[in-house]
Amino acid sequence: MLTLHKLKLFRIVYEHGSFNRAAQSLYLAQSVVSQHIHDLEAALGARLFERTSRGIRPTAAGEVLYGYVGKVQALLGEAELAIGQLDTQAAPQLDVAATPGVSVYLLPSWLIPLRQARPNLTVNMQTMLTHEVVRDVLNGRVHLGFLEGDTDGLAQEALGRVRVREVCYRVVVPPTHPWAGRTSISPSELKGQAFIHRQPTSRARRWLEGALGQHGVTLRATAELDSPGAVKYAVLNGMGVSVLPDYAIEREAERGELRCLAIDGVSMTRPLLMVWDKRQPFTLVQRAFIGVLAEQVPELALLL
Amino acid sequence: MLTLHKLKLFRIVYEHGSFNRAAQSLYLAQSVVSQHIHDLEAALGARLFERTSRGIRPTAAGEVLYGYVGKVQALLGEAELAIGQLDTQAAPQLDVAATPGVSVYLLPSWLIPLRQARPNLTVNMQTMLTHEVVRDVLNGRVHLGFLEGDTDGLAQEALGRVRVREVCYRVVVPPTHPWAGRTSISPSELKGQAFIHRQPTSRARRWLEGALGQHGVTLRATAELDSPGAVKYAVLNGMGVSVLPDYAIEREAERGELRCLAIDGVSMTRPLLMVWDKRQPFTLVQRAFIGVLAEQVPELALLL
DNA sequence: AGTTGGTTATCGTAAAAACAGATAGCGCTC
DNA sequence: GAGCGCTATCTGTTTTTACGATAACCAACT
Repeated sequence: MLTLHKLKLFRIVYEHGSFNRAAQSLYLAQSVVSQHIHDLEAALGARLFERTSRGIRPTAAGEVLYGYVGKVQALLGEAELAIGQLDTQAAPQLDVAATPGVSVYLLPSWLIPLRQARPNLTVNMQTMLTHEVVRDVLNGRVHLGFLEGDTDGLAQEALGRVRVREVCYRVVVPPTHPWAGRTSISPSELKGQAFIHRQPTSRARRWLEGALGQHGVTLRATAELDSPGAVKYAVLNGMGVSVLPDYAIEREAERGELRCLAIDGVSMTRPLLMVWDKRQPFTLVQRAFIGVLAEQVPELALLL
Repeated sequence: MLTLHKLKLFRIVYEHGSFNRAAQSLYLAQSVVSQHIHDLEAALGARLFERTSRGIRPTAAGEVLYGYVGKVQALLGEAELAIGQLDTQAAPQLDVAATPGVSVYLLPSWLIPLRQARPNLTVNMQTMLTHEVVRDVLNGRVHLGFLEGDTDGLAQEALGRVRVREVCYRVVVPPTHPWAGRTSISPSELKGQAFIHRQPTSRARRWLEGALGQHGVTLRATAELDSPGAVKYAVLNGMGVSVLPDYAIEREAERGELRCLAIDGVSMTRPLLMVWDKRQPFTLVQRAFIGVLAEQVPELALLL
């Protein structure tokens, strides 16, 4: 049977060029992706991907289908917006919660196209810590939450989640710092540095300490601040060094106001997740927001 | 969740103006239609139909959605055809079976748009009796079957079926017959008439005898012929009267060469069904044919 | 040649969705 | 107010979807 779900999944697979990566990005088992593509191929009577040893390559049929799926999804998105807009009811409201960095550096830019698509929509954003985001999402106090890191201990059964992007953390130093010309350091070199930390209750901090702790490194905190923005300005002002997510330091890195370094042998990425209460279906405003975000993050299209 | 299945169902409901009739036409329980429309309304955040005591009326949101669903279905149909046509494999073949009347009066006209849509397709049609149609469909010897009447004793579990249209049977007499000016007769008036019958193995005949038998009428067979066409020409030539399906006598009725009468108190309609083996998914050529037929019979669109 | 790391395919089982059938409720008409 | 035609809701069954483990495959590197 041809279903929207399978078509959306096909699109994600096409864009990732791999069943495996598509499954990961969707938090699905790889076997499910395999099965659904197989079903699609049976339904259409044509092979959609050629399987090679490293990944896959779309066939001519796959290319054709991809074009049509894009059009279909665009059409359906348009339909939803049109239906939402003709309801001259009370102005809808979307409540979202996000962790400190996301709420400052990423969410605002996502809201701009949303306002264009839904001029009468009011968005209410709150910044809170990871566990508070989860709590408020599951309490129904906010419609969507944004946070970083895996949701390991966090109410797996009720919490819907999807990876919006991968966030890469880097050591940041001011241009006057001795490391300014380098591209990476060893973990142990961090030991003696004056380090600008997040506050101890921050999940980002615990994650960072865990990652470095595996290499026997304990950081010496010069300051403990409660947002990446505050940390960034501390580093800019020469208070010390820190580790910050890529999205927080893009502008300064381009201008040379901050220098970024990797840490040898330490994986410094973690996923940025959108989370919601999967016990309840999406409201229209949630769908509108997801639809807008899906233009930049194709994986999200599968949710609609 | 927004699914293609529900959207197709929505379209059928819209076109029938009734949950109940849509359910009947799709051989679904009414509760299922109700539930799915409800789900759609929840997913879109808008009521799609206003419920009135006699049927339903689409809301503004329903009208908007209907337009989009049509576009989406057209797009997907186009995609399937495009994918099917770019495979430069052997010319595909579609085998269909139909009962005598259908194979002569209805199927050929359905095949014309199919040839336009799929020029390289070869259609193989065989005329056979109802039970043979079912047998060959379930044996996989033909892809689709067409027959009249309910499939009561006929392998319900494996036989997919959908009502293509309702066939209305009428008493037919030549213009020289005493009944020629009338519009209906009573069942008992048929008793003494010279009646042109189908052969005893015909399901249509057994159905007719059963329907009239409930009114205590037994027909006197002047001839037993093995197709509606043969029966028609017998009547045209003054051999007697008969009962024939509407599609077989359209032209002659318009020209006045045959006169049609109802039988008071006797329901003379039965469904024309398309049947297939539902244990196996549709092939591409099956889908192409169904798609063509769906332009005249919207209910079929749900199958794709 | 054997091993490792990457991929997709397939299997059995558990959770979720679709469905049928029965029933209730609602607004007409007679 | 009884009957008819319609939609809504409930319960149990069937079908679909998803997971997790495993197999099979290929390339690259010992």
